[in-house]
Amino acid sequence: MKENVSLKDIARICNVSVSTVSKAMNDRNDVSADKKEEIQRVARELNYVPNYMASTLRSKRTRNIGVLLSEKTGTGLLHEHFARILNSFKETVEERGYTITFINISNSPNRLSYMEQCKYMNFDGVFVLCGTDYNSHEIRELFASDLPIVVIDHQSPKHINVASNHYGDMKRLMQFVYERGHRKIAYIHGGMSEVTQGRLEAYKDFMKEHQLPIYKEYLYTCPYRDYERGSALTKAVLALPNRPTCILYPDDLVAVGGLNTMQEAGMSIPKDMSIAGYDGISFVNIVRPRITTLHQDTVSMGIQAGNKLINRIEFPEEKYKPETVVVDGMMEPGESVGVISSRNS
Amino acid sequence: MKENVSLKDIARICNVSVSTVSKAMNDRNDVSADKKEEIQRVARELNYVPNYMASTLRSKRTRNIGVLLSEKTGTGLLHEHFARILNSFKETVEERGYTITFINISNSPNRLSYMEQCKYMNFDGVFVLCGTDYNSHEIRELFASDLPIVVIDHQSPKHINVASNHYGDMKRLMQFVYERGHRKIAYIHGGMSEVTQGRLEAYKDFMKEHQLPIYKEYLYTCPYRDYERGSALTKAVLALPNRPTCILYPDDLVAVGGLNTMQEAGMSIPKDMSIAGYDGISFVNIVRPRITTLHQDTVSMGIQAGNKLINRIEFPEEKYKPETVVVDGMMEPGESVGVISSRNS
DNA sequence: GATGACAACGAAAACGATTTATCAAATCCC
DNA sequence: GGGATTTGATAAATCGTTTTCGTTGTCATC
Repeated sequence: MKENVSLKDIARICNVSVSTVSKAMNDRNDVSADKKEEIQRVARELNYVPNYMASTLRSKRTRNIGVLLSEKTGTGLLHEHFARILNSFKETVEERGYTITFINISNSPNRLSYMEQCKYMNFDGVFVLCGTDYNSHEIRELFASDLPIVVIDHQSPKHINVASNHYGDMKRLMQFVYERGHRKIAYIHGGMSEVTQGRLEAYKDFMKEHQLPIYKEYLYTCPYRDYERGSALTKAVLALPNRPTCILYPDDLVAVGGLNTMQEAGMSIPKDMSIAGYDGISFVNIVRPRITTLHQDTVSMGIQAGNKLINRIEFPEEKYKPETVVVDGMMEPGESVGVISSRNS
Repeated sequence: MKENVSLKDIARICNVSVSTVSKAMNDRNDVSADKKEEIQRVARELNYVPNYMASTLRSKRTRNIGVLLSEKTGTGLLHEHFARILNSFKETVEERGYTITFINISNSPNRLSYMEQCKYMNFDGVFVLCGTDYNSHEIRELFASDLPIVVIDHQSPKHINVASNHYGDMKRLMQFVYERGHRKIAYIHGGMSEVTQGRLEAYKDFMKEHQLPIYKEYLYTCPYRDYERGSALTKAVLALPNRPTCILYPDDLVAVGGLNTMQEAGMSIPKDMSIAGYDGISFVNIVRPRITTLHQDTVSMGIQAGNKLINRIEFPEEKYKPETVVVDGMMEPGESVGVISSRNS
């Protein structure tokens, strides 16, 4: 068995030219049916595998997608939310015959810029997964190119944005606690990102729509996933003279921080206080009481991102219109939100 | 600004041949210092980026590593343990100028086999991350090749195996509970994998070394991450006439399953029962009581895997010797293991 | 002044495909 | 039958590098 079989070898055996073999393998229609069949048979017998470098060097189509994870530590693969999206994205594009390559984000001094890497490897498109600094020079350079790009949770005038329905989801969450009688609702929200913006707006709108006052001392900022800060802020809320009946957290992890803090203070959840998280990552179901949360549909987000990107790649003739794909989340009730009886309200 | 600058363009501008430009860019020594400098300057000015396809087509060195994740659902990126290893591996190889591409594991009918994909994309090496079926035809074909391969937690006579020190780690865990007075120790262990083997052996050896009886009814099999099964088995253990004082679980998730089951039965941990998990994934620190666990050093595993693989790729002259790299884990105490006073023992 | 060593460069052949231009033969259309 | 079209195949150009090999020119050595 020869080391590596090329089109030339097959051509020699079948007594045809290399170009005919190429056409036969690519199932073009200007080669007769019997020849096509014979060539493909021989190729199979010789274990022919095409050469990616050669074919893409010439054709420019790589069927390879660059994935840009955040360079921030603690996010990326280590963040379950994003890992889930990536996993779903991966399944989607692999099913459609595409390959995924990570864009190098190391601090190595001779690493190419994101844009250069895309040129270097000839990515057909790029998937920007998680909250990087969108104002960095490298990102701006990348976004300025005319490469097909899909971004998660970031509005970009030129690109496709697959985003959770933060506004709508947050309203759903508000509705959920409202229906259980809660009126005094504190909201420890995330940092000042686009993501947080939508949720915060939903909170305020909901309160207004239901003629509820928005107390400044019910609103706090806490970085996502900052367990310690979440604990500290929880204590601050508990110390308020006009204590709320429910605290909403920026994500599930911080919510558990609040839960633990309150339990250590001798409180019982949800009897003494209701809480809710956000995201719906896996441990909410194993913590007791289960954390009520707004489950983001990471599976759908990955699928949408993958399909939109590939469609954009494969049908460039349909004029490229930037687009925001909104994916709805789902309420995932846990025991951490209790019912307030009407006489207390 | 021209669309894509090639060596030819630079050659024209500098009045030299393409080969000289190539040599200058690759810092070869058969080109004069001043020419080299000029060429590199012009290349920089034109924003020259080499073409990966062309260069690897000719040179065969891709600096690209294929990563094979398990095709089993629920593992891979969604499994924090493996995600951590991959993340650390990624950082390591990116730092050294390598790129990572996923091997397509979809069920798409026209996907190439793992081996074919490696030939197709000319991977310099392969990283096999998590427990696939090592007897499948595809894996066997891949392992039979002479591609540099690093495998996690799987003994393969031909390849480099980076493995947790399951035997030693489990002994550490046993020692930990033993020192806290536990003698009647039940062990709900994982399925019959190589990984489990080592731990189970350590359990038995430890018991023998300390002249403790090994009761058959203290040993159960539970698939990893099977929360429900963990709960059921916990109930079985609790029903034993000769109840143990401590239960060890195959992993942290199943341990929490046990924890919840016992708490629901009105028991208090660790007063009424001690428990310990395994792995050290992130939520052990936010569950109350904290789960005592054996933290596997996923960071080190990823680093070792990356460096061993690249060394194997870059120095093929040192005769390829298969090797097992053993990585020690670390005890991570939580409140879930209590102290048994000597009069009870 | 012949010889060899060495440095600096270029021409050209790969690498393995795709694509274009071309062409002969076959078919079709009045 | 003559011209137009279609079909099936090929040769050659091309993609952008790397690498081999050969050609200079220079300089030290004997």
